[in-house]
Amino acid sequence: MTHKTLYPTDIITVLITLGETSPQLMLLHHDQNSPSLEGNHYSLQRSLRHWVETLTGCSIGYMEQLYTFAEPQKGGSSTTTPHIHITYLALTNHLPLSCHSHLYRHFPWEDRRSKSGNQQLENFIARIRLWADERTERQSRIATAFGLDGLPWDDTRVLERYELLWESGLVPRIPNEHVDANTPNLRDERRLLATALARLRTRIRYSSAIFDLLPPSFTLLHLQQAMETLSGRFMHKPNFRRLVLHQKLVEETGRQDNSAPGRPAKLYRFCPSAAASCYLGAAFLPLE
Amino acid sequence: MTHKTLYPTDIITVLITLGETSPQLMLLHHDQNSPSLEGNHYSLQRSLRHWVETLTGCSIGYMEQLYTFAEPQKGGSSTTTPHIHITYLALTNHLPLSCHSHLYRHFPWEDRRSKSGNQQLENFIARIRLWADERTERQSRIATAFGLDGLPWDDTRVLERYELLWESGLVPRIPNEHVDANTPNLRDERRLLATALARLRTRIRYSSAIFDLLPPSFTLLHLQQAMETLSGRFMHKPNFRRLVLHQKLVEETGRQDNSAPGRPAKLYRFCPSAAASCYLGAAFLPLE
DNA sequence: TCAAAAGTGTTATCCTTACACCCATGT
DNA sequence: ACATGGGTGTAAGGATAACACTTTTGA
Repeated sequence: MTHKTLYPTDIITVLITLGETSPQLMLLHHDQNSPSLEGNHYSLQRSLRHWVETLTGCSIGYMEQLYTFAEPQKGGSSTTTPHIHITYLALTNHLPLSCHSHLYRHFPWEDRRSKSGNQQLENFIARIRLWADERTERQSRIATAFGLDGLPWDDTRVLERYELLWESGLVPRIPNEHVDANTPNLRDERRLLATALARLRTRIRYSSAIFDLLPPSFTLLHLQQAMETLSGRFMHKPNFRRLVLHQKLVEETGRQDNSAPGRPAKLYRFCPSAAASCYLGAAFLPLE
Repeated sequence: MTHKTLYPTDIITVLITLGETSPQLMLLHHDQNSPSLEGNHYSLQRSLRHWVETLTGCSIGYMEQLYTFAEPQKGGSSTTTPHIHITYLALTNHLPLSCHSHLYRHFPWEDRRSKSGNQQLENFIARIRLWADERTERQSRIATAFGLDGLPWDDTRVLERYELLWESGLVPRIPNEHVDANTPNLRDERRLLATALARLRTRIRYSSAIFDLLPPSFTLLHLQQAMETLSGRFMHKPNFRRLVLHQKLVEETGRQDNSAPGRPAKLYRFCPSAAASCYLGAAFLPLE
């Protein structure tokens, strides 16, 4: 109890917003700028939220801690004091800044809607099976991660897939392009992004987090496309409508959206009262 | 980038094992004893696992990070350097040491199997409704947390329930008894335990983590009772059997268990090959 | 013979999926 | 007229929940 071990600690926020066809992200790095590391778990998150909001000018909705990891410091060569990184996920429906990047650029195979993503995935599966060879432990990991041998594709297994591709050498360990140059050296930045996407995909299935990525009023197709963009899968429109309406998750605003061609769609707004039992994990269309 | 912020950091492990009618737990505190804080996320977990195993003499199965929080240091009065606590959950099927405590002693209302637990819960619900008064935001939080107004009881909402009881003053902020005296001052130790129980309950529903709390061979009733102990709810025996057997989660060992009265039960062993799609979140009996 | 626990069969109900179809608006 | 997207009905299939019942052991 006499001598205390001290570690350099920072907080990394993965800030997510919705792009046209891909989620967009921004990495924010907090080290010694603002004095927010005080209080308990909640106030740590609360002060971080405030810091991010003032820094970026956005308003953060859903927020959640991701995980904490230690990394040997790169700068110093002899004394390898580990750095502690605490990571958070944060969602916003509007980001005034422009230096963000498309999430599926880092994981093209996670977007099962696009032809190219599916092709790259097929390519990976063929090659990783060679890597698995006859080792049954690898084979079963691959089967569950990629939804083979009768098992279903699970969009939330982003991290398992990334780790398999990483272990087998199919994706490079140090990617060519980092998210942005301001972020300090993270040995495996994509691992953090994979964790963020995985968490995000599970959250939008079983909570109302998706509404924090949408503007206050939206059509049911907007909502559906947001779900599709994040899950990387297409959904069945009639069934999705019922899924949402039967849970009374939204209510009509009375206004319409005439910007799209075709019949104008009703504009809805989110109903927080029904958020507790929100479930949007059905109505996905089959793959292939 | 010049001046680095340094924080005292430690790791707390919530080690869980199965008791007769309650899960048992032990808190392990790592600060400056062994040099395990090196490498990335995985090796941090791996070295922690090794440290806990050698310290306690048990063999850890499932392990997972819980969350990280900052707490103002108690010892010093003027300079309030925050402490960083990284917390982990770990499961074992056998703990040679004896200084552990019953989990439901800290949360009697989470055990819906016992008469006394249900009574205490009813008592709390009546009193917290008075605290909620007419504030609809509190009322809806209470309804989802405690399964009122037509909403179902969700055994995984341990933390929501604890926080409501804490906010309303129905459970004391500083409990009379800590888990054990060796653990340093945690301002809200039960918050950590609530998080651990919540995580554990979600994990046993959607993964094969429950088998890491059981001996290598067990009867289906043992398995059922383990699920019941952790979820705090009774299950429907015939339906639970089918749930397990249809997924081919277990295979017969060929041996029998003659220790219990009545017809001897077959002994089974866990089948890791079917673990990927494990689901044990059904077959619960209704409450009340 | 009875108690205690292991097991099996079957049905009602609900949720998810899938398919077919009609409605409203702009060009 | 027709393309585009909005919106409704309904039936098949599967999973869950509930009930009734038989089997095997020890006392």
